[in-house]
Amino acid sequence: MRGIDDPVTVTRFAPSPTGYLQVGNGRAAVLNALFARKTGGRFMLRIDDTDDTRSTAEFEAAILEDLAWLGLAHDIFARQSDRAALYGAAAETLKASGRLYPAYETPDELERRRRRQMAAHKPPVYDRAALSLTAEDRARLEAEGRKPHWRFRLSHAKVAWQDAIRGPVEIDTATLSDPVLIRADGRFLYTLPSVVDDIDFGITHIIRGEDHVTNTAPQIEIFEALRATANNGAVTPVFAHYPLFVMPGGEVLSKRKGSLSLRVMREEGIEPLALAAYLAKIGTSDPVEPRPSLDALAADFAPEKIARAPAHFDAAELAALNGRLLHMLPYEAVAGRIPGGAAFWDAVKPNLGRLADAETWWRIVTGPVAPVIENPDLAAQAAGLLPPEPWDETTWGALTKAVSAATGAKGRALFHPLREALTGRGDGPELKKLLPLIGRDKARARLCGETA
RNA sequence: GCGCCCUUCGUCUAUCGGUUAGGACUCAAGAUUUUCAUUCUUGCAAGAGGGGUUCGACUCCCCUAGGGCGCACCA
Repeated sequence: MRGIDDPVTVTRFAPSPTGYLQVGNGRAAVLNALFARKTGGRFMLRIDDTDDTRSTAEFEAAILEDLAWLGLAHDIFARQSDRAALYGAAAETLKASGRLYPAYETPDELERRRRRQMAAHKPPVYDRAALSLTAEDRARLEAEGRKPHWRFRLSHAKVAWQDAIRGPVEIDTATLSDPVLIRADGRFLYTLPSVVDDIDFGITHIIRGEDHVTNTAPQIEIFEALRATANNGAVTPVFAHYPLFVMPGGEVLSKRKGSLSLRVMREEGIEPLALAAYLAKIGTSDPVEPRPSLDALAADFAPEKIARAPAHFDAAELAALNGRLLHMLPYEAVAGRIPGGAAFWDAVKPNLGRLADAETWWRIVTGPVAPVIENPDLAAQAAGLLPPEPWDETTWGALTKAVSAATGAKGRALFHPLREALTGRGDGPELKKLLPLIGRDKARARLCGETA
């Protein structure tokens, strides 16, 4: 398959289909996709469904849907439940080289040991008791009906790597428990399939949350063990670990899952490009600002720009960014998603926080609108002064000048009543742009206090 | 409990021993819109606390406080 000589970058996003994608998952997807895009590489979507008790096809479909909405098309797809044979083969090579060994403690026993160690002010590290089991011991345990789980024997040396975000990192594997790779029921845990797939698909860069920092040391050792025993050209990827998000109040993100899922953002009218920009920019040295495309975001992206302190995810800031993105979008970017044409978009976009709000303004343009008559005399004067159509952007100026001359009203006293009569509200887009869209008939009726 | 990481304007951050500590968002003021929004300009505003090292510390070291992460037969 792939080898050291292949320079193309390959990144991956590897969610578990055990729930809806959250903003934290979204950031992992965005950063990996942007890095691949920037470097002209490929972006892989890997469904990590090794836990078949929690993974569902529905969540997998939802992940695909959310990613498509975000605009992050993948170039490579794999599902771990389809690849068990590969993991089995890798496990066999590790067993043959003595790096994978059977252990027979029950989860309860292990839990008790951990508690005891912590009570004794010591780190809860597995004591490797299973390593000293003789063949007879194992035969006896299995005769009792015990099934082994399998642990990877760590080197107990220091593992170091140059993290693209954190700089040099060193972890002493002697302070870690030998990770369980295979459950007693034979199912694989996340660690081995992940490394096997990273090798198989030639993943060159792994950008993920800092909750994986400690995991990285065992994973690097597994990479190296598989390279040594399988001679398959395994290349250890570049790792980049970013700090996790925290909520403005300091709460951990996962505690408020529902309100922070990508689909809730979508339902609330957040533009995918706004979310992508927010996820790509917060916690970095770049200003948090909208960009016109994923390509523009990709061009900006660099792992070194990501800070080492946790970033605050603020839904209000995202909503504001959404508005600013809308304000810069040309009509072509929203054609088909809004009613009306380019002139309508041009008129209303400065007033939008969400694209769906365009509907509100479209109803105000097309009616029926119940006018708010604050100053009946002024409104009546205006109705009488409406020029004949055709109307354009100069019509409003001519009308207000004439009304001002006739009534003596000016400034807010002039504009506010007219706006309320014409649109039924006190705020809104520039009337010089809105008035031609409303048209003479409706404008006249509304100024006369009629719903139109 | 043990280990690792972090702490600069209200928020996100720049600075990598010598700066008037810079930018973005928010906020405020002014301009434009004879109104609101938009847009433009200007402004307010910061090195957690305490010790060191140094001619000089936001920057290096130690302690304290606060925060994040890890220590699963989850991923």
